[in-house]
Amino acid sequence: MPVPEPVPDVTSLDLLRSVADLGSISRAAAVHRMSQPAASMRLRSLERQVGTALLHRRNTGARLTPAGEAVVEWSAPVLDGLTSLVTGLGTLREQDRPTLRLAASMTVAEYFVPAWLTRLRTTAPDVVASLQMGNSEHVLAVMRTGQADLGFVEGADVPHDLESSVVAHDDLVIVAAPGHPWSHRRRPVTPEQLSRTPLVAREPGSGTRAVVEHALARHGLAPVVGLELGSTTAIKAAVAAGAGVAAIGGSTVRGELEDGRLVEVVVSGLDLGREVRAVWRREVPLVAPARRLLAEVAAPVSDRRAGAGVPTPRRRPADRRHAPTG
Amino acid sequence: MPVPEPVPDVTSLDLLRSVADLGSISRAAAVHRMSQPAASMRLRSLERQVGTALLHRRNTGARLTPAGEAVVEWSAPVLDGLTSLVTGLGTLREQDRPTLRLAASMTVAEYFVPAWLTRLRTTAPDVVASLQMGNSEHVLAVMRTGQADLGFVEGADVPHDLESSVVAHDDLVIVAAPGHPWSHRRRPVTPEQLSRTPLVAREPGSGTRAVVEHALARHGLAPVVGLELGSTTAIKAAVAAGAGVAAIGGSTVRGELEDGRLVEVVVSGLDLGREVRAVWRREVPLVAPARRLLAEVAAPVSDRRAGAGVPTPRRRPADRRHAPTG
DNA sequence: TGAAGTTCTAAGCTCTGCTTATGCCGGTAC
DNA sequence: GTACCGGCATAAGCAGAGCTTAGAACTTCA
Repeated sequence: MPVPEPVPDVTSLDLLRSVADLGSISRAAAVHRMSQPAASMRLRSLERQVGTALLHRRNTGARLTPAGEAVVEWSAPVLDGLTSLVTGLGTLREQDRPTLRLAASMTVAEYFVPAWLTRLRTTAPDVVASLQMGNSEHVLAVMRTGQADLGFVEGADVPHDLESSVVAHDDLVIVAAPGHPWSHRRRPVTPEQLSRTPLVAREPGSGTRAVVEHALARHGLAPVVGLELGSTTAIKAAVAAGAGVAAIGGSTVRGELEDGRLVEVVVSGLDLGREVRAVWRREVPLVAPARRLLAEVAAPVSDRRAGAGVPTPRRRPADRRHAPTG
Repeated sequence: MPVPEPVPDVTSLDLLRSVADLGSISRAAAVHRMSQPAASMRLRSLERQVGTALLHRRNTGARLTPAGEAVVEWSAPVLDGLTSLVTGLGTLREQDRPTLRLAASMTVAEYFVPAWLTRLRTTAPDVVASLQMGNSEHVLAVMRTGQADLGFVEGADVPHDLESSVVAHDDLVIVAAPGHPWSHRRRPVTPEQLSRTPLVAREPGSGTRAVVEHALARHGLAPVVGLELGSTTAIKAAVAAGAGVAAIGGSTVRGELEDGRLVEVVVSGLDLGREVRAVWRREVPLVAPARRLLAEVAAPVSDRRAGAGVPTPRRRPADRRHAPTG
């Protein structure tokens, strides 16, 4: 489902934000390296599209109207997300001489690395990073051969020849489509019920799948897999389309849970905890940017973010909470 | 600070996501109402910009490469945010006949309403909403005269002639710039220290400011205001530029805390809790879309979202309801 | 009163991006 | 084995969006 029309131009939104920050159209234009009339035109066209005045234009500068204020704030997630995206894209291009070579499993690469790098960029703007993606074994192999400076894997037992450190938690959640019977339940699903329900899952060997198997095994149970798909995106799409329920990293379904495309199913007494670990070679000292990134990641800027740029379920003692008390 | 160049075209990102969902370029093109060659060109140009292949093109369709998978996931926050933004923009345009007329205080309008409407759109796609923004008194006045179907205010004592219900919590947080002395502190700041530090704040009469005044008053203290600014955006910019510390709604600084533009300062023993309430007329039954929205908002899809589309500081059992009208 | 700042308007040009029409390739059915 | 169908790429031509430079009106401040 595409973004509904009419899609406003993000450059214009960015420009509007700069006007809000700088207090004048011409200064904003300068920051964006365009002529002042160009900026003026863009903003006017944005206002025409929105159907409301966004700026009070005075000869002393320009200030936001209330509607403009709202648009700027509504744009913030988009622009911030775009910044993370650009940071991520930068790691894909094969660099001539990256100063920081990262390797990460798909999940970590997709949902954690860009946010971390965005944060790193504020303290060390000149670090050029490259990112290699693969499964956990691949990451470990790359680390051993010294092809990367720092690696990230989730949920895996890290071999003893590599140093490691927990940098985040990404507990799994059980999700279903909004129309699914389990989406209306008032009481938690039991592990036994879960084990009898066919799951949408990744291929055997996936870390995500292993966590579910282990969690159920503690109750003497084993999962039934009804559909195997190759990517997180495909799993989410299948579940949303009503193909069944799935166990999936909490960070990966954040957006879907927020706007109701997916619904979380609470399962009682099941430990779906999963750790994200940084790994590096024991015998080789960490390069400076790697040390820096590790420090950034290990020292959360806010206690409710739990060390990740994306919200992670907060570490629960043993049992997770129960259904919303309503 | 603008989004760093080169900014990828969001339409192309949206298109790529559709290719991932639908498995073929031509089908994605159809969904986006463009010709197949146009889609093909856009995707190729996106790949050229990224510097890596994003799609395996086969004569049976197109599938994502690992890099493509990453780009799709990295795009998700941008595209979802854009959807919310478009939803919000739709409420600003003066409608001919909106089916749901909302009124909200600035903070609620900026940080909660779009996410709520996005969620509502999944269950009731045909609802056309309009949104009126103002301060709390304005919202209450609009509600009394029946010019809106449902109102939202934060932290205000709701008069008895209006019905109300808590729909979210938006506790204040104290923030400082990353370089600020308080950003390195290991022990919490005391209320007394806070009261001696000049704050960046809104004008007197702001609900946010009142919460701080009350919280400090409990310790027999009063805040010192060093700089008064008219908008949330301005306050955040000033604090980030090192102008001092500020008390500000937790939801409004989410992005800044995530990427480290601002740092949260923990203050011991200070109750900065604030509620967001829906208000409506007691004597007039709620129109259907309003009831629906209220139900959506009151029944969080995920308990860790606490009823809002944006993360809110978690609920503290502490006594609140001390925030007077602004 | 003059200087410097802000904004909008106007004209011309460049260049992106779309469409339609066509070719190539591989799988699939008969 | 052959013919068809679906999918993607290429080519040519057109239209429109958006930028730049140049200039004018207006306000504030010294």
